[in-house]
Amino acid sequence: MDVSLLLIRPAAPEPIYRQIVGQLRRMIASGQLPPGEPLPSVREVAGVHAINPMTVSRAYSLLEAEGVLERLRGKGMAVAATHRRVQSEDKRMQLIEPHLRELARQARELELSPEPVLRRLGDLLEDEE
Amino acid sequence: MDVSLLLIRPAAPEPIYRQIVGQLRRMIASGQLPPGEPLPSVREVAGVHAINPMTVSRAYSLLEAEGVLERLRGKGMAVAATHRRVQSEDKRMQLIEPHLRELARQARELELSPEPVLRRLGDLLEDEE
Amino acid sequence: MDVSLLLIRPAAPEPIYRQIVGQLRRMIASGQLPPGEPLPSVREVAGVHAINPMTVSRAYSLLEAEGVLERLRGKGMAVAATHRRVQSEDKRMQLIEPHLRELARQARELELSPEPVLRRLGDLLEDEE
Amino acid sequence: MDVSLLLIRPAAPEPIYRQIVGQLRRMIASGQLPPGEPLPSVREVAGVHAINPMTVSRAYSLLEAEGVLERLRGKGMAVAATHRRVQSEDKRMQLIEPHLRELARQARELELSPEPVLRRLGDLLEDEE
DNA sequence: GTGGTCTAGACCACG
DNA sequence: GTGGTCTAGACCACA
Repeated sequence: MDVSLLLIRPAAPEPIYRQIVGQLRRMIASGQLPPGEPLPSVREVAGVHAINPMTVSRAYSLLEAEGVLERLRGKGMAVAATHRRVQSEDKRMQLIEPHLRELARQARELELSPEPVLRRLGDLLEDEE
Repeated sequence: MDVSLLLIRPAAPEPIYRQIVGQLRRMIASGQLPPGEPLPSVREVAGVHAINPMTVSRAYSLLEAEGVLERLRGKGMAVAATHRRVQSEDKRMQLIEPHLRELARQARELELSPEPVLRRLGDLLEDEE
Repeated sequence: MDVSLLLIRPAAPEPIYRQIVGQLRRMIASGQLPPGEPLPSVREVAGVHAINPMTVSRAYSLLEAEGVLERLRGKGMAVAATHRRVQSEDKRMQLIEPHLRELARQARELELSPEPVLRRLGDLLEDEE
Repeated sequence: MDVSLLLIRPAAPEPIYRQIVGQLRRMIASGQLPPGEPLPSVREVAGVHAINPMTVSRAYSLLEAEGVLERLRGKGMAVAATHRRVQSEDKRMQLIEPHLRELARQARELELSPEPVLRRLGDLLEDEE
């Protein structure tokens, strides 16, 4: 996997290690990163994005505890061989369901009509695709 | 304004005071809470939702500093008389733009196609309306 | 929960944070620590056992990710309210099954007869009970 | 000695070289591998179990330093001729004593009663014997 | 008061 | 080379 695929925003409210966890988890669920795929080393990620190795390590450890990654001793981390891509699009959608609900709530509080919201999201979804 | 309109989720990742700030800000921007509308007292909100009064107070203070609320001596807080509803729907949409972008990013990482995402969001937007 | 219940052995091969994770997980599974039971603060554990607060924090975080602990913001950690004691002794036994299998393997390699092994373990199990 | 007697679990928490050291040490202490018994070559072990030759070599070196193995020039490693089987079962039991104590501790933390634990271990000890 | 995050750096274990 | 562990310490966010 290419290090530059990771997008780190140090200023974002979401902690860095969680940004990494979230991105990797989604890219693995979608199959973009297949089982066995080696991950960039802690030091490489840290170096490229100018963050502390421990921050990266923390993200990797959490995903390992989750069973999404596995450690190949002395050789680094890789997508767990036992891990299976989440086939069904419905199941992958569940990962963003809370996000969708929150968005709907806020739109309602703002008394936005559905059309412009859907139109804008549609545009964003088409971008870069 | 009715206290029960506030939805507090103590276990949510978003801090409680920010939940309050966000909700009030949106309900005021949309005009659901008109200028002059009195807000429930800190003690009432804290009592009903079983949270710390300081947390409520903090939210109110932030909105006061923002100019959205004003303190009526001896009568508590109210929506600022000078405050005007954000008329244009486009401008209100800007409040959820970052949310939309983040959602689009995650959908891309999950390799979700636009249709089901839009369909699901559409359903949620219709609900309870 | 009393801090002194935790037994930390800094020299053991098992990392400190894992010792904490293991002990708490077992005491919670057995119901010794009931749902809602508050845990000693990170700083307290660290102070009493002369270890770094982050080491304790790491253990707590892992158990939180596992759903065994929950964070009460500003108030510390507690056994998750949703957590249920593992009722069946059989299920709790599964937590030491790998340990038992490893022990059996080693005993076989050492050509130990079952009796003395069982007798010794029996003695140890009676102790302090 | 037959290579296939070695059981290597690369994913186990115990490092590979220590798995080898432990197994050989126990099989030699019990007399399963008598003095003079030749060991499979580093390359053979590494090839069969698909592990790094250095890992095997490291294990052999440790046991050589311990005096349990000896290097026969040009002929590889063998169980040290001077090595004597640990006759007394009590002495061999000492090799698993820490393991037994740890097991007892965990059983206590899980509030397991002695009977089922002993019964299960008894079953495992009978297996394959 | 609580825990969370991140950094810097040292040292170890493994292959 | 890899990741793991731990420390020390700073700073922040929350209640």
